[in-house]
Amino acid sequence: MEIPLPEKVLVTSAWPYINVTPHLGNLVGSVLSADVTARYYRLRGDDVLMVSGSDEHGTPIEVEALRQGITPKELTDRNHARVAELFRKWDASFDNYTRTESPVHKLFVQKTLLEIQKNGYIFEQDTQMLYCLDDQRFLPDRFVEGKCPYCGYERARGDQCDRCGRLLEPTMLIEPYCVICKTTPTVKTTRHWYIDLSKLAKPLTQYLQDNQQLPANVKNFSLNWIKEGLKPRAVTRDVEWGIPAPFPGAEGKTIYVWVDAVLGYVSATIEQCQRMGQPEKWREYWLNKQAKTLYFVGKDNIPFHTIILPALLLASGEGYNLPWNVSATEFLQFKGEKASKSQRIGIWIDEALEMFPVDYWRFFLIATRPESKDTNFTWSAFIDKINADLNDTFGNFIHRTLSFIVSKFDGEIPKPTKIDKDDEAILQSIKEKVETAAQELENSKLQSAANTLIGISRVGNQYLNDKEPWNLMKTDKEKAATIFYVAAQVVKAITVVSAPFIPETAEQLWHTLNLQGSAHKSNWDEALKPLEPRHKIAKPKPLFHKIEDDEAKLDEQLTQVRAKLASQPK
RNA sequence: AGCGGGGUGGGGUAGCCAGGAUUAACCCGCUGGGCUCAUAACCCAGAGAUCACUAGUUCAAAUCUAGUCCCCGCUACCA
Repeated sequence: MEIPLPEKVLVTSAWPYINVTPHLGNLVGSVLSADVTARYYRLRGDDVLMVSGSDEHGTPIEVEALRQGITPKELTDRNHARVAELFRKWDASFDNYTRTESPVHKLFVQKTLLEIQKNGYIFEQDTQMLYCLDDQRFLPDRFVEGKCPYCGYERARGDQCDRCGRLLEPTMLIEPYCVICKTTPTVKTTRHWYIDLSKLAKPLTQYLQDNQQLPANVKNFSLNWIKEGLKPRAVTRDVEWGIPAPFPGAEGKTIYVWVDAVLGYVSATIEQCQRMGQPEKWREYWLNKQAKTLYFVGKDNIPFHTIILPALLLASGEGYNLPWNVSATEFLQFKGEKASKSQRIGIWIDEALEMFPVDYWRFFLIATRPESKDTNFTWSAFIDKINADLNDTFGNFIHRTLSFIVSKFDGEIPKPTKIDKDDEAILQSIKEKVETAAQELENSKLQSAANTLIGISRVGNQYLNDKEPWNLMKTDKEKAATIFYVAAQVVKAITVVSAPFIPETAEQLWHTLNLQGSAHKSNWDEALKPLEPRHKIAKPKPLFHKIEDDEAKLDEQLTQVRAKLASQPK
């Protein structure tokens, strides 16, 4: 039985903090996962909006700009343009990739915080913070370092000592210094505005418990957070670079970046609908209870999407939809180590595209998406996956099928004479796999879905090997024609199902099959609609090529790519 | 330290929430065979796992409970 799908689907990905270029680990769980999902729902015919944006406020950006001798806005203008362009190259099908400096966003954040205040969730309190007289700025915990009072480590940060792991307060540090200018900070009193999350514990618990979609790991983690007691969270910061806090008496303060960023999901929707000339349409995603809202994030920011965002939405009193599903991925490690910009561990999204076509990366990353535990990137894993699955099994099945049709049937889909039980079984098996892939995509099991896609071509390969139609050509050409008719339908199904994963390849295939329009303007059900006999196709070109280089060679190439990118103006 | 997630053949993963209907599944690799339409691609068969460890619950445990060891993340002013 078909369950009717809701019409409105809002797909979002975590907003990248653009002090640096994202690396592959940042991309896979957020933008890439969101994109595959959004493309799937579009094929299903749903009214999909995919939004995200650059998170550009806060101290780390301010400090980076200072270091480069430019203003924060100059820095984020540049980085936003660059990251937006890179996402385009990755074929991320955003309807709106905006930024936290967007005027629509700033107004929305201010308006929402005033509502939250009006509804009684905000209180003010004076606190003591470290202040650097030299830089004339308050220092977040991590911008203060000093000697650890427990283990004596010289470079313990204000929040935690990296050596002994103990949690610290900045004031506990021995000989503390400002990481920007190395002078000794002083303590200064400042007033901040807090959201009282504890008042929202009950509805938040209710929301999490009632949500059937939330994966168990996300749900348990979040419920546990609440159980331990929600503490008030400051929503203002003493930072210049940010959205001015709208509260009376809060002049000169800005909004905490996480509050800023998560509200962007709503404002980005509003902004997009305004651009489309339908300024009220955003309500269909945020107020219509039938709408699905999906969030794709890394495991490190689960609570911001299951606690902070729902808390803000609830406290606003506007009746906004709370996240329908939050899909959190674990981390992608690189050769067994955590990605690190400073140590150059990892591969960045600009570097990757200099080395291999985007669909190679998209396929690899989704097929190894870290869904239940951290996964490890190695070149040999990449080579195996691309060569064995994408090229040999998948690409070659398509190529052998289409080549045969072109060379032996004049490029026309052959006319089947009699579809027998075996042929029928293949078509049935393909149908089941298409449905399985759909289920997996809807359950955010993207890794399995990618494998199911490859599995379709395995079925095709088995069928051809089993039937040996190249021999039948001599003895029973009608039977051979039937077999290639069936095999062509397998290719057709693959074309549609592959579209969310490897959009450029799918489009190329779509044109090789000489179909009208675009694979991406097609429909998921088109996967099972047969190519008609006599339909003319074009001569196929290999979709992929084997990677012939070994790990050492690829490492070397990466080094060269790095050198080249570093020498280019950014 | 507390909390959460993970530890499954040589490598990479699924299964675990709702214990048995599968001989623990899938991919890579390995061994043997087949095929020759196709990018030396494809297909079949086989070898290979005390499901981290220990103790329990149960007729039955990879799956549930308790403890131990190891890896990852979070711990609220990094974002």
